[in-house]
Amino acid sequence: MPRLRKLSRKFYDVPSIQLAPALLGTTLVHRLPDGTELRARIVETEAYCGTQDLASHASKGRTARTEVMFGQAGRAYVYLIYGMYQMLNVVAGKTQPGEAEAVLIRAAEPLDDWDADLSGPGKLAREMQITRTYNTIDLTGGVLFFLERTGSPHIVKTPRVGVDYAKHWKDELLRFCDADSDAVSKPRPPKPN
DNA sequence: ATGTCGATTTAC
DNA sequence: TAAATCGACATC
Repeated sequence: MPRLRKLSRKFYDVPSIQLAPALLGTTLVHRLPDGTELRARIVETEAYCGTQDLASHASKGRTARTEVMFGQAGRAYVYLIYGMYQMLNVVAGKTQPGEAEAVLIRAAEPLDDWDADLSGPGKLAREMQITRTYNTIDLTGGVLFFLERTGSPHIVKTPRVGVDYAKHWKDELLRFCDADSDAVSKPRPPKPN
């Protein structure tokens, strides 16, 4: 097995609609303080497309919370939702100055004989021990990072989950899933025959 | 200062 | 179908 390379700044510095599918099949690595690693293969992501996207927090403008999304690509945006779950996002590149794009990491398959249910963004962050303290962390560093894709995932697109409030944006096909994975969250896209 | 609501999950 | 649980944001 060739050693996998860590995803670079350049990889992240593209629009979210491009980054989201590109992250499928990559490996998310969390190196814990004691040196052990939690690793998982990404199987589901969602693109959040800037200040015009009513489903994105960035549509509220530049605030203390959303500030990181307006900044450098390749950093993490981690926030608390429903008072109990953390969401891990990757800050993407910008289509134009003053924009703010990000990709929500929604599901993954545990690697290295690690037994965990990572089929949903809240569960993924919880099981991988990713919390708000990692907000703004640089994903090109040595604590939380992605490794280049292995294999060729069969990518299918669906509307995003839990954004019915986002007017017409709720119907955009901005959720990307590995059709062959059983770890994709509900609602699961129809599996090809 | 107070009220609303959420990029979810789980239980009834 | 609804509760859990709390911070961000809007409004008063």
